[in-house]
Amino acid sequence: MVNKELTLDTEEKILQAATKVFERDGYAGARMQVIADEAGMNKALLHYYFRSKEKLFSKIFLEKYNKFFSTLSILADQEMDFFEKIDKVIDSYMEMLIQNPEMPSMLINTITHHPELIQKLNTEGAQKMRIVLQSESEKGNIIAVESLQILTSVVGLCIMPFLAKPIAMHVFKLDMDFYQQVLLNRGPFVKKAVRAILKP
Amino acid sequence: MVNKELTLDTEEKILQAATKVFERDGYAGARMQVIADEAGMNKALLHYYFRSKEKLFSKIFLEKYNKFFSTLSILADQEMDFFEKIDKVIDSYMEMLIQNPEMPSMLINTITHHPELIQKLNTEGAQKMRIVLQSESEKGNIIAVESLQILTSVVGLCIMPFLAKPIAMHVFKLDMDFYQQVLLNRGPFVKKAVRAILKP
DNA sequence: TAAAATATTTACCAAATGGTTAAATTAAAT
DNA sequence: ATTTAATTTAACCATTTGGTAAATATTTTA
Repeated sequence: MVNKELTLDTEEKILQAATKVFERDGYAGARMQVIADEAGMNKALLHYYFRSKEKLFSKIFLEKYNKFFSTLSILADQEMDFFEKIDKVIDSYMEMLIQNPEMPSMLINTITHHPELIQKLNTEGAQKMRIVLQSESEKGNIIAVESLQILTSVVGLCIMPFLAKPIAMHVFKLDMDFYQQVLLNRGPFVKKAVRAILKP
Repeated sequence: MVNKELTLDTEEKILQAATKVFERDGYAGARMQVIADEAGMNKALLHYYFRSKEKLFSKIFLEKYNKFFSTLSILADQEMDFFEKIDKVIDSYMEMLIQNPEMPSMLINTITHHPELIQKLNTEGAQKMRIVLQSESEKGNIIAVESLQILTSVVGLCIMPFLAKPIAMHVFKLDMDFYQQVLLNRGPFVKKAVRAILKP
């Protein structure tokens, strides 16, 4: 590697372009040529830097999702009141979703098309969270129910309006501004909802 | 059309095979040849009966999802106690999901790859449900909040364990039997959760 | 039974696509 | 300045894929 700065720049351009295209079109729908156009360069360069479409996607996917899962891990380890912790989890979910509304659907698409990538996701953070829930349940601080039911509920409550956005906007004939407002109000609503659900 | 019975049979074989493949591989990942193999016939026959991959997918997709939405519509119209109605909605969701666990991810994939098909979904049933919620909210029987927040919550609570299945099984190292039990317990859990959320 | 209509198969094609190769260009090192 | 190494481009290729045309088989009709 000779010109480090320039190289990183090209690599970065590719990654950004590829992220955009993969998010918009999914893996199977994405075209290397389109990514190259988007990055303003030749298609062969993509292969020069990342060997294959598969490897390019894998890198982007794992980096993005493992980063999110690792914030979960950090939160789980922090010393704080249980409901405060739950609120923080919801906050971090919502923040990530507002910045990055396509993450859930990209994850779903990846389950369908690249199940092997799912195996490479960090499991630590979510596991810790499950243990926290089990412990609170045993102490009687929250309802006694399989912790998976709770975890999927929190995640589902957070991401659903993002997943359903195109359908909901069509079905209820809503405009973007209105829907954006619904999304921004989601965090506080979910916090209340989760408290209500968890009350023993 | 000469031999009605035989023709329907072939058509039905194609539709079943295509449904299976589209569900498993998504639209972009599905191959006409694979569908033909699955149906035990020649690829050209698919085009003879359905013209194109697009048309075949479109037919399957709309039939499947509009059927579900129309049961929503029927439920919304029925004269019954509000919470009983909500329970019935949850029951019909869960029943559909147990029979057809890939429906949510197929819908998400379609949003990504065929946004124009979303425009063709029946809107009636969901609209009626929204009005029911708004009315109950105004009467003070449930919390006062934008009805979309409630609708997305109910849907999200129902479908999340199905969407998350592959990830959850990996992250928490669960076996199929255990997860199936979680899914079967989901209905009652969601009913309780929704009641807790809606309590004014 | 003959021919007309319909259903199915075989063989093929054009376009698209991921990927490669080798040449050209640029930058770094000596 | 010349060599060496890294980067970029242009041209090309093999494969895959949706789709078609024409031949063949089957069923219906007259």
